[in-house]
Amino acid sequence: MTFILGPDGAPSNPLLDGLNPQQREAVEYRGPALLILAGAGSGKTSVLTRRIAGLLSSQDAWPSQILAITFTNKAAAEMRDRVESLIGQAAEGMWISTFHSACVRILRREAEHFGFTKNFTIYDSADSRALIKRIIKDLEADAFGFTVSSVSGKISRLKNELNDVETYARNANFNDPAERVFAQIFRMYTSELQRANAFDFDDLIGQTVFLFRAFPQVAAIYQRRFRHILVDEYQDTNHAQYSLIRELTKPIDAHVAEALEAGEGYRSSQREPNGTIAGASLTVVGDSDQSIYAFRGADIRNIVEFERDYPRSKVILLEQNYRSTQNILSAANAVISNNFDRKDKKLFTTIGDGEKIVGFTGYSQHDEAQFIADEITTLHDGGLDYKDIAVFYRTNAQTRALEEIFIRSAIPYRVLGGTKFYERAEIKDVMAYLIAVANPADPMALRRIMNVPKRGIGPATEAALQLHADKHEQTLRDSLRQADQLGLGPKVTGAILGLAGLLDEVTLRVETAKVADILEAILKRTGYVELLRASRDPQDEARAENVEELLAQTKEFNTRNPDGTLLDFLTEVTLVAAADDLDDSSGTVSLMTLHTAKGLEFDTVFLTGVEEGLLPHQMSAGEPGGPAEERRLFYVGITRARRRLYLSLAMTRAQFGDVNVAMPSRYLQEIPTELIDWRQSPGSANSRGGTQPRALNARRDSIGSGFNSGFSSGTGSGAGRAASFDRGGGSGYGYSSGPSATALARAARNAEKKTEWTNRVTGTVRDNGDLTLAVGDRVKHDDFGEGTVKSVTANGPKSIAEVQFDEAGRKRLLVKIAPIEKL
DNA sequence: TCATCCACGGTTTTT
DNA sequence: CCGTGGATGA
Repeated sequence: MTFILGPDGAPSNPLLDGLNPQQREAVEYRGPALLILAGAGSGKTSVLTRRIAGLLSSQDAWPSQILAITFTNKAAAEMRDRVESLIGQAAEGMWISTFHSACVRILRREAEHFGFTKNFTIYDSADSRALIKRIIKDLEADAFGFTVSSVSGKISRLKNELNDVETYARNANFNDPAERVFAQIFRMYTSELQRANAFDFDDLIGQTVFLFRAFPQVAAIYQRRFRHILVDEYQDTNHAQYSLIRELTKPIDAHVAEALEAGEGYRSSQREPNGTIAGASLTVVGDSDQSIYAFRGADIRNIVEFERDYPRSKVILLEQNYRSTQNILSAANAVISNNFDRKDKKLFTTIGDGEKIVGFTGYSQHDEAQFIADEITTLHDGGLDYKDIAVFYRTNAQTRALEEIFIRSAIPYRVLGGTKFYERAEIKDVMAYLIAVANPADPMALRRIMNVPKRGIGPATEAALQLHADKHEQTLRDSLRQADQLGLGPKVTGAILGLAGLLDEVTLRVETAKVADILEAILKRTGYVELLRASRDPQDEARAENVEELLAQTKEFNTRNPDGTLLDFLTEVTLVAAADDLDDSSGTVSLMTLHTAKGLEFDTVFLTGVEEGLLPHQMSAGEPGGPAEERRLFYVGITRARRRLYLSLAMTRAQFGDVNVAMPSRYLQEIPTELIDWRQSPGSANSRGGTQPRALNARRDSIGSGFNSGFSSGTGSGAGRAASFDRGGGSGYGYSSGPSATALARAARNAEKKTEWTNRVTGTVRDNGDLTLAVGDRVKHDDFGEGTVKSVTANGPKSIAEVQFDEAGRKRLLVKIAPIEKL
């Protein structure tokens, strides 16, 4: 480590350079437990990275004593690179990974302690749903109202709370037949997983905790090894993850420590005078305002109660934001301050106001997408790189309209997450071969490939094989080899034995061969690609290409990991996170959900679909804490933007094939009016024409009066309305440190505002009654001028006309509410 | 055993 | 609008 003189003449340490006092303290503090409350954009990643580098360079820790948990694999890889470049050398043995990856690593080593083997399969959601489906069918549990999604959701929730079948059965009310059936499903699901030598996503965490609790001497290996544990995004840990960290940071009992150190004479003892080994030092970083994973069991209490759980802990607040302009921050602050049960914190920046937030309301999601595309083109022409632009949305379904328009506008883009390559049927087929080869006990993979490509092995034959397996208490794979004992036809028997031979042959090479070689052998023996190529279904050509793309990926994996095994490959594929796809050098606009956006940042952000029902999402309305979590999601989206933020919505949104009228999100009016420059406000987009009060006809070019004034002016005499819009002068976004009474008053006021907002906007929607248009009709549109109807789809309220306007181009309009007149 | 057809239903967010 | 899944007929 080299020390140079800083500007103040004091010795300057590159690890601390450019840090504010709080950040410095977070890097340098040494103690048993540290909680860093880091607001959005406050440099927490940098702090965490430097803290690790500091632990290494000060020799407080060896690399192998560090376990850092990040939210994505990509974040893990970046953190590793940055630590290594900070200390100027490779840090071998350091574990930086996600919760799931770390647990897989532990489980692969220790699986044999409790009835699994190291080549276990990881069931993704689709696999576990398929298994649940079978079980529901077998038990005829649908008669009790159980569906795949209700069961998988319930099992997942139970596992996240660390309830195993036995615990559940003990507490269940067996007078309730539904509960009895559920216990049966849960039990069967658990035993099927065990029999298949498989874990589901939740098991990876839960079973690791179980392993540690059941085998203290195994836990002790990791408790002793990891002296410094660091967890990022702590606000999104669930109970199982919390417990895992709890287990890992426990001190080691004297007798366990003694057993552990016995026969290790060469190594100096780590034991305290009383014979125990002290618990590891724990650092967690989080921001309760960014907790957005309650639906998968994330528990905000983990961060709120940290000081209680770890008594001798230190808390550091990082409040200065280094990412965004003041306008963006003010909007974010104003929005989040409406969540009244939060710890107040003051985010500030010295960057300056920056540009105003741009608002836009499209007539449809296509109109919205077109605006975004046009804006991106303008920004790109102005010198902004595509890779610095991101488009966020609440649901994956929203990508369709965006993609359509982006393709037409020749904007290079990339969708993170979304429809995954690995979810395609042909890829799952080929992957099932790899899984079957890696884990011969797994019947799910085997069932999938039994008749792919077609071998004449149908459901009847499969059932006979399964029956044989159950009767002899062996795996399905074993039964395959004994197909000649089942008295099946010679053709089918031959096909089964052929498959068994193929799998057995390839399985022999699993330990030694490269993934790509294994896959190539399978493809060659099955002729899968050739069969696809020979098919007359035109889509099969694309499927063949996908399979070859997978082969290319295995080769790429082998180059990246020369020692990588088939198991490593399968693990990597199963545990990729949506954000892992982000490629900084790709030169494309990034499209992703708000959830995926967490932890990322972009120069320019488009936050789309800011509508009631979408953000907040319909589904969240009933859930306790739902709307508040949706608000945090909106907050997360806003705070990803460095310099430019666009908020957009559509007045109508097509869903499930029909068109619905959308209303602006309640969160929009929580942002002070003066921060948003409405290019087209909801008021001007939906309210014109003679049927509405004149005051609502705000012109789209009268920017200042666009939005809030647009809806607040035609209102009658709403009591308390003046108070509702009293958020000028900064009071709406400065953080009040007042007691909860004011917070409650604020919340009450908000509730009132929401109602008013809802009523207002519903009332402003134009209604053309039963106006019907025919191809060739001339129409006049308030914004687009005159045009000719080119096509009309459907009748009645859902009727959509495509109109070629003389000057504004071709537009699709919802006839019922578009501001049009028939000429 | 397999291919094709129609009816149905479902959609929040993710490892 | 889509894909899934059950039923039907060859």
